[in-house]
Amino acid sequence: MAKKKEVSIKNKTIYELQAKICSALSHPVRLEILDLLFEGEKNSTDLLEVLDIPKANLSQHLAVLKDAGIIQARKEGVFQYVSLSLPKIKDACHLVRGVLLEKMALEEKQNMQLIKELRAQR
Amino acid sequence: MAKKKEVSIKNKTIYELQAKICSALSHPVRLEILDLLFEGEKNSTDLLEVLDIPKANLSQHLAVLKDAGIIQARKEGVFQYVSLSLPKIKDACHLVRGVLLEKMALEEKQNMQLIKELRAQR
DNA sequence: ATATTAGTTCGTATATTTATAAACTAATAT
DNA sequence: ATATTAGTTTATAAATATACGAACTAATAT
Repeated sequence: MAKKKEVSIKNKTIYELQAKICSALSHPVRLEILDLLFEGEKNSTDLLEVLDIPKANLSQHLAVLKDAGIIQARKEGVFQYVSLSLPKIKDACHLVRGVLLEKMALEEKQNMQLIKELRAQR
Repeated sequence: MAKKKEVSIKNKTIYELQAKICSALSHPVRLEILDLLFEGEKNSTDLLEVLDIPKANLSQHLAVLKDAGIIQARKEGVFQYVSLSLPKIKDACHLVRGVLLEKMALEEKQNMQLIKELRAQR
């Protein structure tokens, strides 16, 4: 009883921190930015060339990633170079991609089953 | 040139699907639910005993997880038993936890450095 | 038939996120 | 000094997410 409460208080904040990292990963543009950063350091101009969004928007998305502590920025003259600050994020993103693949495989299987049943009904 | 656009279109939807999974993981209560489900199948009553939230709220959170395809529900009499439908989500969550640890270690290191510098200034 | 229990849906208020244009700051070049 | 370029901030509108009580549905028990 007492023990349960203890653990729950301690874990509450961990879940919040973990949720915050997930939130930062919850936008397609930010995932694309990260994919680009997995290749190495990039500046905003590099990113804007690939991402089809206005610069103000990119700035906001980078701010979200910085705020979550996932990326860091280095200023060089007029340019800002951004890079990962938590390398493990790469593995995490790839594993989420793996979950997606697992999901798609499952859906495929279920669709097949459905087709089979429909065929049997005729 | 042409190639770039092609890839970008194909990946756009993948990033969206991936972002949707991350969104489902972006709330502390849902992360706690998943942690409970890692132990095995649970019904809502089990979950409500641990989570300190109203049942309507739990229902909504479960709906988000179901919608993302992460959990599935089995009805038995009055009870609904929920369980993971994508087992890999466990690894993904643990890896995100790993990112969090990496972040905390980094912050610790930076704080240490800061303290050292402040000491040197005296 | 009625009451009870498990869970969902609805209505509503509030907060957060996002997109975009416009104004801004700072560094560099002329 | 002025213009240009990179990037941020601000203001605003729109969309999405969340919380939670109340009303609801469905299964079970009496």
